[in-house]
Amino acid sequence: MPVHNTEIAEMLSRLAELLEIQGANPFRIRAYRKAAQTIEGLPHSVTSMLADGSDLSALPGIGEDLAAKIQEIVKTGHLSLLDQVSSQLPGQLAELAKIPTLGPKRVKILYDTLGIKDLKSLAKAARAGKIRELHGFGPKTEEKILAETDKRSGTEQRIKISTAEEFAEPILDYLKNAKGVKDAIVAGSYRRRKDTIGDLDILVTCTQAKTLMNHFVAYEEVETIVSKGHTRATVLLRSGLQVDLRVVPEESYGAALQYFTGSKAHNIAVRSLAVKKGLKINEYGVFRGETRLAGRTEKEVYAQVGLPYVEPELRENWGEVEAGLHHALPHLVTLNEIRGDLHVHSKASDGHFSIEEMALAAQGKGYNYLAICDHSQHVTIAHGLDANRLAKQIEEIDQLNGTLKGFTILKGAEVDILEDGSLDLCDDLLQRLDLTVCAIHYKFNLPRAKQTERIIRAMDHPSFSILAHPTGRMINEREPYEIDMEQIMAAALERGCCLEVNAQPVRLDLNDRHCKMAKDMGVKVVISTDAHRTTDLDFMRFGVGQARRGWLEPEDVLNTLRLKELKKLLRRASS
DNA sequence: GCCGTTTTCGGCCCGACTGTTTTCAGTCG
Repeated sequence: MPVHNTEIAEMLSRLAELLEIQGANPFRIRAYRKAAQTIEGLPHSVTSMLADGSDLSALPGIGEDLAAKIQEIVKTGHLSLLDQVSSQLPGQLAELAKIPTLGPKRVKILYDTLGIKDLKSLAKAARAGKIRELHGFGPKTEEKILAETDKRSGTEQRIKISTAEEFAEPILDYLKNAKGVKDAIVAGSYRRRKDTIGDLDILVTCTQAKTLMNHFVAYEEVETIVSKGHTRATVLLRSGLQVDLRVVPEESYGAALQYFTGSKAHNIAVRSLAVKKGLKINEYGVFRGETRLAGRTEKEVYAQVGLPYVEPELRENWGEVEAGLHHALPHLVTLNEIRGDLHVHSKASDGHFSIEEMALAAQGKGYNYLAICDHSQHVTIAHGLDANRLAKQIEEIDQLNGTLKGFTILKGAEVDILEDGSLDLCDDLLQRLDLTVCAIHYKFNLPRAKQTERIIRAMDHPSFSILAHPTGRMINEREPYEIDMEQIMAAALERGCCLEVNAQPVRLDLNDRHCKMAKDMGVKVVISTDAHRTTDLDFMRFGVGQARRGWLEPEDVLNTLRLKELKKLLRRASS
């Protein structure tokens, strides 16, 4: 049973959490966390790396000790140190530390003095008024704990980036209308275009900070004011979304933007560079002693530590700092470079617009081509097309193409990959298509090896062009099905197939990690919206965001190509 | 626990806010 990278990362993170409660050396804890992050971001499975004889201690932040611990996990599925620490501390303590106002130190105190070891005993002690009596705690802390344990059932989760946009844009407008406000921008994971957002970090330059703070907390959707100072305030909206506002002087805007955009890991890496140069970076600027050297723009902040400007999407400490030092940062693909959408639906299956309406909308966006890919027959619920209906659609598209100028509708289909790996349409019809996007829509719970084999077998078919939404995940709704992505990418590379970055905000599948894996392995991707209505074509920006987070450049993305070159690559085996 | 064109030992990012203090620890980002 191969151990997956996420499992290794989870064990190391868990160990870090428990050690933190035990009061272990914070730098040792950081080392475990960093290692977990490194493992999670690897393009290859550690299991296979070890099988190939790779030296794990060559990885950044992993030395002999951690290499041995990781090896132990791969070999035995266990980490003896984690087992040992877990036996000393109840496992749920780590969960308690995630409650706001409670951190490792206070969890330890609660456990040592009151024997609190889970959410239930915590709530009980709070209700009995026991917590306020503890040294370092007080009535306010107790109230907060109680409020938190009460609402804990409504498990808060990260929201989709598209949802975050719906909240962020109106707040920005509201803040920009306040007196004295110059710049206002959402930083944090929102600016990094992560697929999900935990909270909104808004940064403002303003001449009247105090007035602005009052204006901010008076926003109509604010339900709770968590904290409010002169330069920083935190509120909760009615929806439960947390919004942080920070005000900085104009001359510090770049430094503050760099800092608040994160990620935390990226910032630590950048600040470490600064320390080596005898500099200090904080949200107000770059300093040598008392002297401020930079801070107005992000570019000048990076320049001080010898880095070129780093695009926000890259700031995850996935190697961008090292790449920057070697002038090897990627030239990320942009929305403007996308020339067409290769996966949209029409009324014929579960879309809401005619082929012509979808084509005109795509043309209106400046695209040169659009692939109509309605479902195949197996997806009855979506009114999937059988051979006869698809044949008619092909004729319809040929006719429409005769009327369009400077724009081409490509004939495609979203073909179901059946359980045995065969495709859901007959060969002679498949051959008449310009491309296929092939996908799994049922039997999600096959064992990992079987599911992987199913997809690779489908790729063996000469008409297989693109693997659509490769993992099937739906953010906050459905877990990805079990597959071996590395094997699938290797198979795609061999056969000249490519993988889709489905830009539906609920999917974003491939995700950022997988995009990076595709980049590292040399697998081409397409970014498609899977649009079911004309307005869905705008989802492209979310897909491009994930591609950028995965270091993808225009040459990695097939739908940046002109039609002629694109067609050549899509027709892989028959050429 | 990791790491080294200053170092194999002694560093490891940095500041704001809160609640609790009576000068600061803990948490958070």
